[in-house]
Amino acid sequence: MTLDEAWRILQEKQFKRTKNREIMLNFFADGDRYLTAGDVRVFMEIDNPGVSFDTIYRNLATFTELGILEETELTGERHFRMHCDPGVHHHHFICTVCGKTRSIAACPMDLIKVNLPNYQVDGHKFEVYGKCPNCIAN
Amino acid sequence: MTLDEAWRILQEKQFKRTKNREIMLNFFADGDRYLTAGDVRVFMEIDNPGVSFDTIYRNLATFTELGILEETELTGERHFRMHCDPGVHHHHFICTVCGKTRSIAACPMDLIKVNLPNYQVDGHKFEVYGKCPNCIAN
DNA sequence: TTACGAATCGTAATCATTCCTATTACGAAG
DNA sequence: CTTCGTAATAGGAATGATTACGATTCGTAA
Repeated sequence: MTLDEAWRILQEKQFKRTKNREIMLNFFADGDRYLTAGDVRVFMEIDNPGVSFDTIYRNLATFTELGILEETELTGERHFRMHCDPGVHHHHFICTVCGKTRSIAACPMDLIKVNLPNYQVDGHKFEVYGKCPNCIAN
Repeated sequence: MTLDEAWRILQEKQFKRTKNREIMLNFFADGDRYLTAGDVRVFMEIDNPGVSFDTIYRNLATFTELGILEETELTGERHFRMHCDPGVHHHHFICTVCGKTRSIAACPMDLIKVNLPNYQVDGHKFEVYGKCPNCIAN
């Protein structure tokens, strides 16, 4: 998702254009990478020292609810990244060294659902972990 | 895995047979269900009031390292269950209401790996969430 | 420019988990 | 059965991520 799309969604839902939200969205805009609240805090210290955790977590929650960010849990911490393409279902390879991701188009759920009669399937998580080509080389 | 198998592994690795470990393993023995450290604590209060969190967490870690328990992260908390059948790769449907699980034999990784040339795949997570037949009825 | 409510700050509180030290208990050897 | 070395435990304090809250500031629409 582009920055413009993100701001369009926020404006549509009457959210204000604040400096903190700008810094946060800019941070997520460039990089197919999962980031923690701590990463965001470190980055924000540069342009806006003294940001409150409350602000970071509240905005991360807002962005996620609006579908601007997507979230996952890695090694006990919540990680966020720009939502690739809302509407197009996908999964990720996640590099355990640098955190970078790579989309995986294939989804096994259609095959799986057949084997779960009488079950109500609400969601699923499919993630592949390892090293990306760049981190293998280093 | 049965209780006997679990104790055999523990004995093999020189771990002692303590009251706390007995209570914990008995708790996990009956029920295909993911449980938290808190769940364990509540249960242990019955037979052995005043157990330390240290004990619970240390034993959960020991059991997991030995392959007696398997672990996953659900809604921000670590959950544990008796390892189904070490050696046989599988995944789980997990009921978000009661925590009960159901094995899923199919694994999509063989298909996926083909699409990740130059990547080093170290692991993966595949879980399906929803309601089990019993919880749908209630 | 003003005014209203949303957003933020600063900090305290919470929750799961881990760490630390003194004490206890398992189980092997005598 | 008793002793002994060490693993295991209790109790509580410390940690790290996350959330809550009252007071203040800022965005924006009139």
